[in-house]
Amino acid sequence: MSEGVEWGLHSCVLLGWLSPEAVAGRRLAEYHELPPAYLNKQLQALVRAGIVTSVSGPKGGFQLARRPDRITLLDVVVAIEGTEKAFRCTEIRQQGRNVLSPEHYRQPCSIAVAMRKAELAWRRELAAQTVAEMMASVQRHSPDTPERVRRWFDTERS
Amino acid sequence: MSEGVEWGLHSCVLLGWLSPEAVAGRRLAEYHELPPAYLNKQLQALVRAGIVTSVSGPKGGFQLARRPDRITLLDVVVAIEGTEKAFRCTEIRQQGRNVLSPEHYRQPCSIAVAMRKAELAWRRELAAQTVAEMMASVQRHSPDTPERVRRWFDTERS
DNA sequence: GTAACTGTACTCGGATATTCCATGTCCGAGTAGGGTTGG
DNA sequence: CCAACCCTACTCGGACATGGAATATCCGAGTACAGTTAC
Repeated sequence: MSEGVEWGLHSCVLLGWLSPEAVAGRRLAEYHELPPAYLNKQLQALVRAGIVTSVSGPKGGFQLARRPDRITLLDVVVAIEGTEKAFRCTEIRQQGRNVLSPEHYRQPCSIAVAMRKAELAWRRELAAQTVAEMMASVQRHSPDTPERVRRWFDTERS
Repeated sequence: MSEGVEWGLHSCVLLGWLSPEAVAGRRLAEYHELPPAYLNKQLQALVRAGIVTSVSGPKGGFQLARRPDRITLLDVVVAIEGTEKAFRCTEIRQQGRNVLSPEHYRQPCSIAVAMRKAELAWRRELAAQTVAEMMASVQRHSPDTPERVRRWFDTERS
């Protein structure tokens, strides 16, 4: 899985705390010391997916498009990784010299079904967790984090 | 995910029906019209994982190392894809200029925990399904498949 | 006739090219704010 | 003094290089069988 997913999730948590301020991608990159242009690319994917909105120009930047409790981890993963399923069945059972009439392959490939079942369980778990819960979990471990983040983004100018 | 997983799973099902015969990788490749050398590479991974055994020479080939109901889909996936987790946390929360003392990061990263939780659900589903169940599922849809496969591997000589 | 030997044909196993996607970077499109100029 | 305009500086957005892993292939190591030869 692309590491852009990790960056996107952490960025969403930061944006959640800084809401409703618009934050420049450059500053988000500085916070974690990430390549600014590449992080920008990932944020663009979030924009296309409607998770965050962007405004150009000075005072511009990114902000969450909706409340953090309405953004699931699955939303972010799909936005960056794409909608392609991890296991894609190429129907090799219908290739080769021992192939039957297409009627015999009406039933979907059993292996594909099994793999898809596991993948759905994965997606279900991701869809059950929201960005808001990530924020709450972090705050539970170190309660002063939101305030510390806000202060850094307000004051530090480098 | 690598397509070698699909090849490996289908090969295991075939080997399950042809057990206890040893089948040459060349013949397995012919059955699905796959690149013989590359399929061989995937089968080697299954050998290293102890899922199938291999014997060289004429009359040699591959065969299942244990009963099909003792081989889970997770076994095959891990054997080919490797043990690396899909989401790997690079601890970017500890990078950057706003970093605290290492004590504050005793608690594991909340995002990594959430992603790992989803991945464990995926693995659990895969571990709950065996090659034997794949064989049973196929046979339920088209009962003559095992016999047809055995006949092809016995007679066809191309 | 039999047994040992040797050669051959067939298999797996790991080292070696090639293609494609994730990674990383760059420049153009767009906008807010301030400075300037004319009334 | 005020308002309209323009210019600059800063942002996002998509097009353009680069590297490493998945894909694909080839040749060497190992083995069973058959044919041959010596006894």
